[in-house]
Amino acid sequence: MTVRRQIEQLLAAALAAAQADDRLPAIDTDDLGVERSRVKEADFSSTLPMRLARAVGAAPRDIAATIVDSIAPSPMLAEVSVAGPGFINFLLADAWLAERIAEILESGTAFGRSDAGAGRRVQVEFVSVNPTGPLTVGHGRGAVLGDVLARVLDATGHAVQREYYVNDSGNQVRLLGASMYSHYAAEFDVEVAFPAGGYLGDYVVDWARAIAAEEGRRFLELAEDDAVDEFTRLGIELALGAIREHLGELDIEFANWFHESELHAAGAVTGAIDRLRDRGHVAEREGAVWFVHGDEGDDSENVLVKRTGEPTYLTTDIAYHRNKFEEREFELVIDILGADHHGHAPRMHAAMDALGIPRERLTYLICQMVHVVVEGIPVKQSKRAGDFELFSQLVADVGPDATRYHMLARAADSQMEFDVDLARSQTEENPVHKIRYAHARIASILRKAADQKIDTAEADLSLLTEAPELDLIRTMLDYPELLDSAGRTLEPHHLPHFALNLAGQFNSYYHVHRVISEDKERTRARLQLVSAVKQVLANILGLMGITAPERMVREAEAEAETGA
RNA sequence: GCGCUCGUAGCUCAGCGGAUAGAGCACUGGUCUUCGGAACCAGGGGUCGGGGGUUCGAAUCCCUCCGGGCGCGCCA
Repeated sequence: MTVRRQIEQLLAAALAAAQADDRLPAIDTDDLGVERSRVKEADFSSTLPMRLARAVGAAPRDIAATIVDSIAPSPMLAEVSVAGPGFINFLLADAWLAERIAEILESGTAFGRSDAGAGRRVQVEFVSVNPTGPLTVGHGRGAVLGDVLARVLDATGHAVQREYYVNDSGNQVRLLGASMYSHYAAEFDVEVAFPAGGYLGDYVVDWARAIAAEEGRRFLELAEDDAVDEFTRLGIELALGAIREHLGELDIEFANWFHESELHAAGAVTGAIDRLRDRGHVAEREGAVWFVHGDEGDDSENVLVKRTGEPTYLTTDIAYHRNKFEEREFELVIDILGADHHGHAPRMHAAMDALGIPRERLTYLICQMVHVVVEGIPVKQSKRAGDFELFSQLVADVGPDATRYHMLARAADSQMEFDVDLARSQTEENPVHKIRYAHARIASILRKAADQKIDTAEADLSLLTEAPELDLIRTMLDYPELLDSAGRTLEPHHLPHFALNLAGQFNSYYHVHRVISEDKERTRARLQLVSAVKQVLANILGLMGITAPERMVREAEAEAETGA
């Protein structure tokens, strides 16, 4: 149980006691307003008295005093007081704090994890980039966000599935096929018109050439339509291969790759239209079939089936989501979308209503754009022009750890700048480096202790009395709370900030206080403290998918070693 | 024009109803040579885009204006 929960229980009991003997009127409150305190005199504060003031008809400070009188003594609390306009302040006891180290070490990798999600089936669908080319850095942001979100949900007790939706039908992939076919034919001096709006990236030429080299001119024997079919199939394969490979460099893997073509094959798309028609949400006019719903004013009608008889993207996506909820019975689905597709979310929510599926079960997280900055100059990204910044380039340049950290450190709904020079940096101006280095530093201290045959199994934790030591423990105890909140709000961007803060606190502590000293007893206690910090750093880095090294080797040293 | 979103320190960003608004970097001044100096300590720096409203209390909620981004296809 988190510390906050424990304090809430003490407070709830005190309120009930005060109400039982009529010192306070019986008023129901669902929120006790207990939060980490912003003032240094307290660890936790409750705003309950101020919340109650109006209903009770008394001054907040008086209510606070009444409640404080009823709070049962607890070994965890050093002091409970009334402060400011009517806060109840809770100060944790030093001895109690010190003892938490044992709990953290005992929990180990499980420290912070919870079963708050109660095994609920959740799907996180992310990336889902059209298989028409490699990932851009913008896609990469969604990839990291989705992956870490899945990790967070798993750590908070959900049954999580990661899924990639492959749009392997329709115009876009066919356009890729046609673009490749044109380049392919050119290899044999046969001119095939490049399609309007075709794909311009260099990779299209590369792929076409590779096929020409491997397969020869046999596709030229086919009718153009059939040849484009073949190239579409090959293009999808190549694109997915590249995407899979580049995600793999960040250890991002999907449990399921769901192909749009499966929906068509199973008749799920026409099934979805029938379903909407049954529920009175379909109209036919102008040769097209329309989805009619009450939302969005002017946008309350959308085409389901084009005049050509083909379903639109919206229609297959409705079928797809029906499959998620009705066939596969996910309780909650989280879709991560790029900002350029955010307009899709309200339509899908309208579709959920129309299908009779509660719209709260479908959450869209919108990922805003990423501006890559190199030497202070923004790198222009334009997929159309073919000179876009590739995600794989970025990862190759700054490494998976820095990529993950910096992508994660900003709230999804803010645009972000990715400073390549900072991310590349191997000094402590780079936050990722600082955190990983703190972990390695502790590992180094523990190695030294082991060399000196210091037994760390038993320690008198009450010897941890220095303010920075107790503050480190306080920070570590915030970790379960942080994780829980990240799981509820779906906002993993707090993780990197927490890790940076803990690493910074440790750095300050270790510079002032020697862990290994002549004082054997204190040494053992501090080694346990420092082990706990290492554990928490490892846990949070693991959650972000960032490596936690036992030692760090400078690039210069690494070169010297391999050179020698 | 309509919709979504962002506007907080010189820069990049947290905070999103509570008590003197925070971090990293940058800047200034110190400490100094390590249990890994790939530092640490201290300090300066903010009309929380402007205005109005709700509230005991607003960076946080509502309205409005200004500015940036993204959408508004029988594309996906």
